[in-house]
Amino acid sequence: MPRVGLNQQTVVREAARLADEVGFQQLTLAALASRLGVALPSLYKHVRGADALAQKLAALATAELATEMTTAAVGRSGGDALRAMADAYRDYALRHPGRYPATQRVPDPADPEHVEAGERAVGAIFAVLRGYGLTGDDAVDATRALRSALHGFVTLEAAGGFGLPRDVDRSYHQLVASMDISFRSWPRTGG
Amino acid sequence: MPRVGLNQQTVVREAARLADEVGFQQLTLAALASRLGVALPSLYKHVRGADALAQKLAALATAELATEMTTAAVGRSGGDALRAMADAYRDYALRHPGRYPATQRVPDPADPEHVEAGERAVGAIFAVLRGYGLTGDDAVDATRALRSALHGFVTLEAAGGFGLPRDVDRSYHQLVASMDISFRSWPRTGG
DNA sequence: CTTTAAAGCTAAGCTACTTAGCCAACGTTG
DNA sequence: CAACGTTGGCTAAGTAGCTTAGCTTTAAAG
Repeated sequence: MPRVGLNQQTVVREAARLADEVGFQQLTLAALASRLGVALPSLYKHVRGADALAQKLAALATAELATEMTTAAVGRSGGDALRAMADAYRDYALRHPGRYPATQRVPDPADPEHVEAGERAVGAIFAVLRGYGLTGDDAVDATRALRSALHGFVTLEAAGGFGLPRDVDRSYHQLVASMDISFRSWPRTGG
Repeated sequence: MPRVGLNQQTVVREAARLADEVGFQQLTLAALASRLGVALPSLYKHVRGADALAQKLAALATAELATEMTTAAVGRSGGDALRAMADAYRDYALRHPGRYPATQRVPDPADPEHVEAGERAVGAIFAVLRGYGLTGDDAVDATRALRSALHGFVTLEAAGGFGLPRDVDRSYHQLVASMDISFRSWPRTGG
């Protein structure tokens, strides 16, 4: 039995590719093993099991998403930064339909890279909101609002939840424009 | 073997209760059968299988949610209606953590009750937005925005995605207040 | 060359879903 | 009230997926 030469990184990366092809829910250890050319139990030499694989995939996807969000906002501010970041967010979800759902897993405190990736993603949003003068409790509320809007939209879109023929790109831009208006006149609490 | 006297409705209703207790993902035919006091394969006399059960549960939950949204908005308009409906939406998701995820399934065209329930839910949002003077393409965009915001928020909340200590109720109210502002100054397209 | 850690394997068992086919309870009808 | 047919229950058996145990062989290190 010649060795294939796997390690945790190769396994997780291939899982990410496979998930994008077949969907996050359809990502199975059997399919992954066959794709990597090994028997299923061999995967256990590299990941603790199906749940641990999902967690590592979450860490990978969250890191990628955080990077794309940060990159998009660099050198911009205000509505410009908001639009660029929102577009990057949705682009990532559309380009990586299998990885995106993984990013919703709450970071595992035992995985520093995962925690750091989550902080980077939230931090990117925080930075954009600072450009609107939002800080403290207001920034927390606004961050939750923005995350909710973006996540909700791409989730509904991916689920096929937008039945009507109206152009989805346009609806997304309108949503982002409305968030821009909201942030400029955010109902302040003085936090 | 004395008969238990099940039918599709009893099975689906019990599935809904069970889902709220253990979670939508943990809803299993085995657990449901044991709860109903029958052997697992007996369920197949009432539902076509696990996927069909999930679909029927989706129809039930969507109908319940649509009713609560509609009821909440009755006799109100504008921001008043928006707040009442949004509160009803989140209340439902919090009271029924197992049913709520089921509502995200796109209605089965072969199930008229499911289709009708979906139309009622979207119609309820449409009606509220008409109070803001939003119609046509603007109403479609605004409906998608509102659905995205509400769905995204309750989904992130249920997933434990809001790590910071800031009060979640308050964040939700701020989100709804910001949507109110958005709808009043919606970036019109003239649709 | 020997030794050893680790990467692969097979075998076996678990849970969950599904299908097939049997039997008994119940409602209907003569 | 007896016979009958429908149907709701059952057991048995097969599939897919995850996991553990324990063996073998590769390949690197001494």
